[in-house]
Amino acid sequence: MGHAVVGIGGDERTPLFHPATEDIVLTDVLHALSDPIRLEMVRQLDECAAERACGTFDLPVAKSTATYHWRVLRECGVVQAREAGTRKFHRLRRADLEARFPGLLDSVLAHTG
Amino acid sequence: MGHAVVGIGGDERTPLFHPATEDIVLTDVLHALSDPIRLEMVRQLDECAAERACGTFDLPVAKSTATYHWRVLRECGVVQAREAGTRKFHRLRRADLEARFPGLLDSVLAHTG
DNA sequence: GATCTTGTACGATTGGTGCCGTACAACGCT
DNA sequence: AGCGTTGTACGGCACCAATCGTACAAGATC
Repeated sequence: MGHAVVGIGGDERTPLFHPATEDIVLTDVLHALSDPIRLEMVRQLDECAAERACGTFDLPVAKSTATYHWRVLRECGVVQAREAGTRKFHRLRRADLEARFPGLLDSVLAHTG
Repeated sequence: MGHAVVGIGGDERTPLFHPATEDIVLTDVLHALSDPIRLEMVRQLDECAAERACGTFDLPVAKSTATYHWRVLRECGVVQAREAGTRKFHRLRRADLEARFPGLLDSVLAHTG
């Protein structure tokens, strides 16, 4: 601290928007999960059970494309993001999704393939 | 008979494509249900329990747009269509969806709003 | 047969989506 | 300080998705 890196664009570190549990919208979640790449991301996140850094995923798209998909998943309430240094960790919002749409995530993830 | 109206494009009455149960694709179903209009269609279909004609639905879109949405729902395996004279009846493929993605449809329809 | 009803086909339009490369910021490490 | 790593921002691009109006086909009805 000290030299106050207050940022370039105005705000220092936009605190990463996450919808509150009660604000998660069903059609938004369905849309997020309807993309094969994003569904694969969610599947891989589900497997590791805990949180996991972006870079550790095996995905068939460019970095910038992955960033885009993570944002979609975050902004609709499917994943929670946490910044740690230069890395960003994600975890599935299992409990929140279960509270709002009981059984949905399980039924989606149950189907392998 | 007679003047042989064999069709303009070639085939007289394309028999309405429906995917087999085992060919229903998860991301396609999620995509179909992620549109608010189509989700409303499915909801209204679910309420009546049996099959129902296109025209009896209360939807905020033009006729031709509704036709488009019914086709999306049909081609991805969510609804079954049956032509009867000038009308077309639809029913939810509950059993098929339940067989392929257990719990999915219920968890989606459970959420009213 | 004439007309009404029900739904489709088609073309046009508008906006969103997925994708990439490049440039860059922020932090970690040596 | 300088370099490597990790992820973002932005511009661009091609394609898809949702919408509509109009025109039309196939039955139903009078």
